[in-house]
Parts: sequence; C-alpha cells; structure tokens
Amino acid sequence: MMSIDSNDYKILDRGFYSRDTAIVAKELIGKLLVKKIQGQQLNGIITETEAYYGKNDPASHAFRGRTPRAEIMFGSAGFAYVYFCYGMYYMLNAVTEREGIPGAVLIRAVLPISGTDTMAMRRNTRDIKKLANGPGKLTIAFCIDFSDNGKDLTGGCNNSVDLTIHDLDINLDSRNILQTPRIGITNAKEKQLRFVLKDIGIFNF
DNA sequence: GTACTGATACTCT
DNA sequence: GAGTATCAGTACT
Repeated sequence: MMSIDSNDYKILDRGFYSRDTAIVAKELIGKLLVKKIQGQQLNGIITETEAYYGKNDPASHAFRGRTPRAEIMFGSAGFAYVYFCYGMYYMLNAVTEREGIPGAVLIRAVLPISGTDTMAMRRNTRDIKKLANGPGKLTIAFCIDFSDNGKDLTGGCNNSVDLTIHDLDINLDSRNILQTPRIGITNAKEKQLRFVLKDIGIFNF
C-alpha cells in the first residue's frame, strides 16, 4: 500500500464548497479526508457522499429552517457539520452553498490509506474495506465527534486545524461515479443525490 | 448471500 | 414523546 502525505496535496478552498451541493458532493468523490491526531495522520479517499439541500429537501435537517442544530448549514461553506444520530453515531458533513443558503454533503464512506493501525484498533477490525465504509464507521475510525463540529475544512488562517480535505489531482471519469437515491431516509427517497465511486480498484495503492 | 432486530440518546414538536 | 442521514449480531436461505 502506498502512503500519502497530505502535505503534498493542496487543501480544497472555500470556493470549492460554495457551489451547488450536488456538484460538490460529486466532486468530493476521490478527494483525501485528513484528520491529524496526536501528531499522527489519519487519511483516506472519499468513496461515497450524499447531498442535502434546504427548504426543498424534506430529508434535510435544514428543511424546517434555522433550528439550533442545522444553523451551521446556513453559514458559509467549507465548515464541518457533525451531528449525533441513532443515539450512537456521529455523522460528518461539509457545509456547501453561499452563505445564507443551507446545504451540506454527508461523507458516507472513505477508503483508508494512512493510519490504518489506529483505525483498526478503534474499529475492532483489521479489514481495510470495513474500517470506514459507512458514515458512523468513518467517524469512529477517524476519531471524529461533536468537538469537530464547526471546524474549518479549508484550514483557514489557522494552522491548528486538524480536519481537512485535500485535492489528490486525480481525474475521475464520471462514468466511475454512480448516482443513486439516498440511504436511510424516509422523505424524498426518490431524489438521486447519493454519489458512489463504482470501482475502488482504480486506487491501486 | 439476504433479512430482521435491538441498542441508544439527541433534537424538535 | 416520537422520530432518527446507523451498525453489529443473529437467523435463515
């Protein structure tokens, strides 16, 4: 397995996130999610995302307007939105759209690249494919919890930021990205707002 | 391989 | 008080 140092790849800037949510969700596929913890780097390639809008999207937390929880979705793009679900799991989102317009991309799965020992310990499995192949699993593997809510994914002007997403400069053929209905929701199931990398084999690390 | 179920605590009505 | 952007374990095919 090839190791990837996030310092070799540039952080996605706020302009990347300040666009239509579905476009951001699709383009986040193949990007590198990086968490720095206790001097160690955990990273992995994003393989699955979902787009959530606002008032026209009953499945979104922002559908009912500015509730305290969803407030961050109305703020400026490029920040992390972490929330708690089903009593046990944290979910990681990236805020999208222009300030004042709600939107977020749920990061549902990543392919672990570095720090897999730490992830394996936290997840109680050594199977790389199962370490972070679900939204609840990836937050456990990457040590992401409510303390990460509101962090600036673009790094901002602050070097202490430890949660970032980098551009690997990989040209993904869009035929490699599958578009399907979203998972686990009860409303607006018909919308095709889930994006999945079809073949993780193209990352032959 | 698929199908079902319980665990769990936070958010909003 | 009801609903929830899930997971692991169990049972069954």
